[in-house]
Amino acid sequence: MSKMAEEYDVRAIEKKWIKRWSDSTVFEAGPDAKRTKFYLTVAFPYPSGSMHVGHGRTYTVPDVIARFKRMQGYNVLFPMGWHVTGSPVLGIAERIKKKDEKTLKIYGGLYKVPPEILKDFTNPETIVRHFSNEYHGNMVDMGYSIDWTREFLSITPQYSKYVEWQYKHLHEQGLIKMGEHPVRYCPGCNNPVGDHDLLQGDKAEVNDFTIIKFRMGDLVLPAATLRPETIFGLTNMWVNPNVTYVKAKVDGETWVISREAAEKLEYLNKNVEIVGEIKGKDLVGKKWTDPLLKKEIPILPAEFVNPDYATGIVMSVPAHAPYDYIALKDLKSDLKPLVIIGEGKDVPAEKMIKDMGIKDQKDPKLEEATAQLYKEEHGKGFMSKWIPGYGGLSVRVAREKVADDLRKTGDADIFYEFSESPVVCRCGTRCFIKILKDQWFLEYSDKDWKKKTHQCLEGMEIVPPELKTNFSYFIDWLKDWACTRRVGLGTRFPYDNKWLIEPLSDSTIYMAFYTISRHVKKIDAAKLTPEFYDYVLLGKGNSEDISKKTCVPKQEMEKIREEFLYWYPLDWRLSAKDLVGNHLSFMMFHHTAIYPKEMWPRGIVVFGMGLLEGNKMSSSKGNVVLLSDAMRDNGSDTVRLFLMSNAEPWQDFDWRENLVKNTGKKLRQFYEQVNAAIALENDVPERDIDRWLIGRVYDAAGKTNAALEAFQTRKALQASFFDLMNDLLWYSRRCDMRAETVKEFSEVWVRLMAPFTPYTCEELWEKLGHKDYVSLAKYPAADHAKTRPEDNAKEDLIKNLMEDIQHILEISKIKPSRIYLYLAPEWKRKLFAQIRQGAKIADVMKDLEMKKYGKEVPQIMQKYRKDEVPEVILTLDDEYGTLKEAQKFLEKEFNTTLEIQKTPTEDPENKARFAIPQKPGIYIK
RNA sequence: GCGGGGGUGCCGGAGUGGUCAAACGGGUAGGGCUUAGGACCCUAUGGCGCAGGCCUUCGCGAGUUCGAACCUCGUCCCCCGCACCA
Repeated sequence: MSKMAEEYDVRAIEKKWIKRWSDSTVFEAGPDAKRTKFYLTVAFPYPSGSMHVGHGRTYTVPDVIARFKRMQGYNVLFPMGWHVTGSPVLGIAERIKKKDEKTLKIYGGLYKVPPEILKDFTNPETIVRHFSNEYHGNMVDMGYSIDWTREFLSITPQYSKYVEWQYKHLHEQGLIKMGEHPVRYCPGCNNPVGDHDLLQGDKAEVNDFTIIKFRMGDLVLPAATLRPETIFGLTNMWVNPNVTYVKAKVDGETWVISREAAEKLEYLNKNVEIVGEIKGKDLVGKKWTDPLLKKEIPILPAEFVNPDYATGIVMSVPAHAPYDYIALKDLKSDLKPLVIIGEGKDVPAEKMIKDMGIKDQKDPKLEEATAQLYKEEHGKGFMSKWIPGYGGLSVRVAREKVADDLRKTGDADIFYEFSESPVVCRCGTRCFIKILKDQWFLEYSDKDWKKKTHQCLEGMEIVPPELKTNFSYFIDWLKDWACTRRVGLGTRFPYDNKWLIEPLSDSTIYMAFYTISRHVKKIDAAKLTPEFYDYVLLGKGNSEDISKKTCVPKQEMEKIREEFLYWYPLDWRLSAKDLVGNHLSFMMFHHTAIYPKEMWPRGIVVFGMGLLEGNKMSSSKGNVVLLSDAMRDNGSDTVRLFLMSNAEPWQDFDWRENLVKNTGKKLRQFYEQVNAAIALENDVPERDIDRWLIGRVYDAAGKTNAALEAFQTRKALQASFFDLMNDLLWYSRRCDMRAETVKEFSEVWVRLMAPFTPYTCEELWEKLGHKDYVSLAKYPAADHAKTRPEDNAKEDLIKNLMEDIQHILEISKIKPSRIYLYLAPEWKRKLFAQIRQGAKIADVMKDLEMKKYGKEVPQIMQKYRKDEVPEVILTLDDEYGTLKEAQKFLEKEFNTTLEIQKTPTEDPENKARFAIPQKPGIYIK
């Protein structure tokens, strides 16, 4: 059954090469002074569930690049680790404990975790350990050329010691400080909550209101506003007459606020004690003094005032707030709106209401009017000239200044409130905004640190390049980052043990750890003191002293130091788009703080997202295809090939079942074509078409190299896979295949494809008679000696000619009995060459020979400009020879006979005059 | 609002000044092969045409140019991110 051996048994091939690769050490990389190193990493996964094809793409890109670079002769390090620190798994474990149906469905159903394992998922660490094992298995099956000797979990004690070392340095440099910060907070979980931990209100933003304190005797009435500058246009205050307000002692003052506001203030670190109640309707009519102009401001009733929004006391600025204007009008109040922005005579709110045709307080268009006016005034407005101290300032500036000035005199404060409510945690508890007091921060706001980070970015290559401005923006935008958490898995914060280092903050410079992890893993964590890391990573101190202190042998330490120096800095960091503003920016920040300039990372590649049949992939919605299922149904190489050819890495890719299936068919064809080439035996002499085919494969090699250097996997495959597939197809249609040609073609082709479909290519490489791994074979480069433009010109001549004949046959509906071809005469070839060189009509006409064609020359020159004539102009004999060689083929294709005439002897319809170089005149009988 | 990206044929998506009615892939239709189907191969897929041609197309409008999908300006629309979270 020799035929069976040629069948494309994907599973058997994969199994065979997984074993061979893992039995050898092909992908393990150690320092080698003779070879140039190439070090790339991809964001290590947070394994809280199974891998889907989106993850498959993320990890296949670096593998393709690693394989490409390895074949180019670089010493490539491609490591992998597991980011298991963080809190999401705690929630998952909690929900599994509670037997939450949705969670059980995802883990038991979608991820197919067997019941006997699932029952232990009440322990968060079990979850991450289970899935990091599963990830590892999937990655091996995908054929990733990872150096597994460096694998680690982010809770590995040796790694924790590394994180501690990093934080010690940051602390010494004064880059971490204790402070306060408002966070979205769940009283039920007693912890800050992130977006994905919310049941409701995930779109709510944190607004910072200015509280302005109005006074009456000892009482303070704190009105909350987003537009403090409008205090100058204040006519009255609003309270809800149906609400019972409270009197509360707030940091020594007695405030009149809503009951809800009192509770919120506690979270905002105010000392709050409720001392009495006061009905809204009893507040109405009372007059309060404003702190700036010392004017008496009356309180009016308004039912639209929501006690659960900020303080429950609202400022009324009828000239600039449509709501206030209309409410005042409804009350038939005699208070007059006071314009404080611009110099116009119109009252802006009034005008807006009229223009939009708003009739009463319930009109939904009021919302729009408010937003529009806010936008206009905030964007372009200037304070009216009459306002003392603030007149003429832009609204933007005045807003800040009013708030600052009032805060300085103790007449204003800040109040944080959600822009939408309610905000509800996954545990069902309503969230508040809390100011954390003894929170630790990474001071990304530090000017010098930002400056250094910008320098780091300047020196880096970003793919795609347009994202560089985005990074720059993020570096400026990053404020201090709360880097400690109360719960989760992770490393204890060295300066305050009740805190853990927050998971984004513990994985900023882990790329350096990979370079030494295979040694460090074997050392007892207790010995890994800061001195140890100072020596191996920064070269501080001497190995002998530190060896005595840490009990790590001197030689061992020196070896580790050398390995770090060999690999670092990192050449490329690959990661998904959503990490630009955090992980990737943090990486730059922390490298500049810890490592000297020459160790800063050199490049970043940012990935797009994944779609499934046109819709966004989402594990929680079950809208994913698991990578293991995809591999089982299609084979790993097909999955890889599809993911790499569907889109460039930074673009969104779309997993479509029918396209994946078609990719599988194409790959099978590749396998069969190469097999057929191997089996072919003959001694056909070399022809132009053979030189053409070989030229094509080397041309593709050039394009593929260039594309992969720029991480363009799709473009690379366009050249090395789809185009070459079509070229081979054309070749086989065009002539009898020559064994030597197709073998040479295959030798190059298989190596070109090896980074993309390594299993298939290893198998074919072996069949081609090689004893070494294709994974380590030399990657083909462009070969200009083999890609000769005239070979292309000759083949294009045939292709174009066929199209022309085809076209004529269709239009004329002639059944051909004979086709005549007339070649362009020498003078036209000469003319084309002159046009190509940029000659003008006058130049050409100087030539006596050309002058003979005085009518035609200008016509041709008008029609064909410099860039429109072919690069290569064949001689009359070459063109004739090419057509002669293709004659049999053309006669077969059109099922007729062919007459090729250098000089027209039989031309009844005068078609020869149409002939131009590489485009013969055609007459069909 | 701020920042980034984008609008191309039935669809996805190349193309960034002339060789563009527009690569490649998909879909559809016709044909070949086959007992049949699948696989594979060929052809067609904006309109017209009296032979390789002409006309109209690359969100919309204007401009630069001998010449624009590609450059400039304006305009409309769409997508993504905006944090204490991996």
